This record gives sequence, C-alpha cells and structure tokens, in this order.
Amino acid sequence: MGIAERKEREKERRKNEIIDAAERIFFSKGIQNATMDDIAQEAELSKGTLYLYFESKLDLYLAISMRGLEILKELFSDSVAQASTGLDKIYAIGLAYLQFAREYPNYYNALMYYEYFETDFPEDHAGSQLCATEGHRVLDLVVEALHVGIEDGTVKSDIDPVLTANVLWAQTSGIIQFATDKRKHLEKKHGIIVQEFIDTYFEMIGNVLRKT
Amino acid sequence: MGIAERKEREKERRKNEIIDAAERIFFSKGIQNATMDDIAQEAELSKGTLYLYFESKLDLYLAISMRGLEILKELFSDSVAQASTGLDKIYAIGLAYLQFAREYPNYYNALMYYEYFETDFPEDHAGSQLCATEGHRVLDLVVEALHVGIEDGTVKSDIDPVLTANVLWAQTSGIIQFATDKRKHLEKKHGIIVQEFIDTYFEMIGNVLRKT
DNA sequence: ATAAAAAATGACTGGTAGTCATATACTAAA
DNA sequence: TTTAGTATATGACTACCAGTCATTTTTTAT
Repeated sequence: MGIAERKEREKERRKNEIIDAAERIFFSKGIQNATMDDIAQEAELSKGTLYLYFESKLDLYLAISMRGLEILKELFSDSVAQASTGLDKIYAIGLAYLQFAREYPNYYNALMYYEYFETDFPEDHAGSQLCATEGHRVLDLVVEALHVGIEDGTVKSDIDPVLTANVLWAQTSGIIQFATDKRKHLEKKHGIIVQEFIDTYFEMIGNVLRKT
Repeated sequence: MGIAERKEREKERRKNEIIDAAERIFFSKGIQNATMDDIAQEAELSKGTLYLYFESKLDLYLAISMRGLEILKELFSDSVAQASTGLDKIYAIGLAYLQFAREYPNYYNALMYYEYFETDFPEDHAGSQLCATEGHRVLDLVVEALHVGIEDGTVKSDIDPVLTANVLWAQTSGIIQFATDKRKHLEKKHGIIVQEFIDTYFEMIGNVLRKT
C-alpha cells in the first residue's frame, strides 16, 4: 500500500513549499508587513490552503525559526567537534554564534523575534515548546565544553559549569544583539569597528575562564 | 494674556492623561493587543482626539518608553552619585539596571520592545530618535565611571573606556534580559536561583575590571 | 450677541487574519 | 468503467483595527 506513503510525502513537500514561500515573503517584507495573502500568492495557493497546513501566521513563522535553529545547531556541533581544547570549544561556539548572525541575518532575526515574543505565546503551544527545547540543547553544548575544559586543564576548575554556561550564553547573546543592531552606531558615534568590539569581549571571556 | 498659557498647560495635561490611559491599557493587555479604541475609552475621549495629540499608536507607545527611560536615567544618576569609587559606580549602574527590570517590569518591557523594533521605525522618526539619544546618554555614565575608576586606581588602566563601556552595556543587557525572561527556566531546569546567576556575572565583571 | 478659532467627535475607509460553504481531484469498491 | 466517498483546494466572507475627515461642540475675541 504505497499510496498512503506517497500522499504523506506529498503533504510534507507541500508543507515545505509553503515554508519556502513564507520565508521569501517574511525575509523580504519583514515579519510584521508580510500578509498571508502575499504568502499564498507566492506559494501559488489560495489562502485557505495555507490554513490546512499551518494553524496561524505565527505557526508558519515558528516553522521558519525552527529552520534557523537547525542551522545554528549544525554550526555549533561542527565548531565544537573541530576545536581541540575545552576553552577553544567555548571560543568556537561564540564565534559560530557570531557567524550565524552575520551569514544568516534573516534567520537570526527570526530567532530574536521568537525570543521577544516567547512570553506572549500560549504556554502549551507545540511549535513554541519545540523551539525552546532546541534552544536548550544548544546550551548543553556549552556546559559540555566547560566540563571538557576543566578536564583538560584549559578552564579554571573552580567554576560551576551549568551556572557559567548560562551566564556565558546570556552575555554573549547580548553582545551579538548589540553588535548586530548597533553596528552603525558603534562606528559613527564611537569610531569602534565591530571586530574590535567582539575581540574585546572575547578577550574578557578568556581572562575570566582561562586557568592561570 | 494668560489664556494662551492656560491652554498650553491644559493641552499638556490632556496629553499626559492620554499617556496615563494608554499606559494602563498597554500594561494590562500588552502592547500588541491594546487597541486605540480601548485607550480612547479608558481616557474618556473619542479615538479621533487621540490623534490630535499623537500621530500614531507607535508615538503613544514611544511616549511611554520615554517615561521608562526617565526613570532609568534617574536610577542610574542616583547610583553613580552614591557610589564612591569608579569600580563601585560600575557595579551600582549594573544593580540599578537590574532593579529597574524588577521594579518596573512594564517599563522594562516597553524599552525592550523599542530595542527590538527600533530597526523597523522610520529613520527620521522624531520620538524614536529622542529615545535613542536618551539611551546613549545612559551609556555615557558608564564611560565616565570607567574614567573615574582608572583615576582612582580601582579599575585597570589598560582598558579603553569607550570600548569597554559598550561591551559592558551589551553583555549586561543580555544578562538582565535572560534573567528576566528565563527566571522560571533557570530554576526549574537547572536549579539556579536568579540571584546566583547575577552574582556569578558580577563576580566575572569584577575580575576583569579590577586592578590587581 | 456674534463671528472666528480651537477642540472634540464618531462614522467611515482600507487593509488583514482567519473561516467556511462549496468545488475539485483523487481513491476504492462494485 | 461507474460511482460513492474522501482528501484537498478555493476565495468570498467576517470580524477587527489603525488611521481619517466632514461635522459638531466648545471656547475665545470683538
């Protein structure tokens, strides 16, 4: 009975085509300005059909966020795998995050949008929970890297890995957000090149974590 | 000719009454869900009148953000004035920021909303520019505190005050945002009390800035 | 008292998320 | 092959909201 399977595949494909179309519209017009009619037209489907595949505009947007998270997770895994010492793994994760914001600004924005509106989402919203879970998995990589660093002697042993991972994540997010949004302002008002800003931050982190 | 003056005062008062009403609605229903009709009803005015005093819903919201910035600036000024050494001033500013997020969560949210959507605002929007300028003034306090710290020997002298102030501001914003949004998650999933999280961060900052 | 100016009103417009009765395409049994 | 049943697709329609503007009400100056 291969028909059911084929239908399943086609359903999945159509769903992805809709996400593709939505992505083009969201990324070109902005999340707020994109309308479901725009997306329907781009997908060459009627608006009603969109609602057969996604419950709401928010759900459609969350599907795009999930794609962003997948990319981010991939970048992180690669970085961690390639760096040898624990401390280098920490640096590598930070750099990968930065690379993500630079190379996939649209996905980065989508994730920031999610961060901002997470509190507005219904507690039990499936897609939202999935996004959150994926985000936590990324944090686990940082905890693991700190453990490795303590083991191999590149990271101070008197830190709490879980606590420190959360602090690192939070402050690095702030740094990247600032570097992304205020790049222009940094250069114009303060004559600071973003790279200097980033380097200064990484130096600070190194001084704090490195075993002396 | 006191009539013109009286009219001016009354116009200002009405404007503030509208902001008061908008605040109650925005803060209770959320910025997105609040409607201009809600606000008009709360202010006991017609919707058209709101538009005599504010150009748009965004303008009305920015007026509220400005109130938040005023409070924040006040907290910062007081903190800086009370702390004696330069390093203590830095701590004091961080703590004041934290206090602001805790004691005025609605204003804090309004400012975060502004941060997030700043890029969407028209480049030449008056209210938006005013908000940005006020925000920069706050950063100047940090730069100044670093200078004082270098002078009085509590802060390392090999740092660039402007660069460091920007880094501090960016990462502290990330920490506070995380502590605010993820408090629940920190406690439930990792068994971390927010205070531990904050303390760990401040300790890190101290280790980086303090002259040894 | 009256004309002019200022302030306030609310019905109206344009635009959008989401719905639903209807139509079309596909599948399985007779 | 026909037919009944099911899955998929449609777009006109509803409800709602930001912002407008012709009209009305209130205030001021003469």
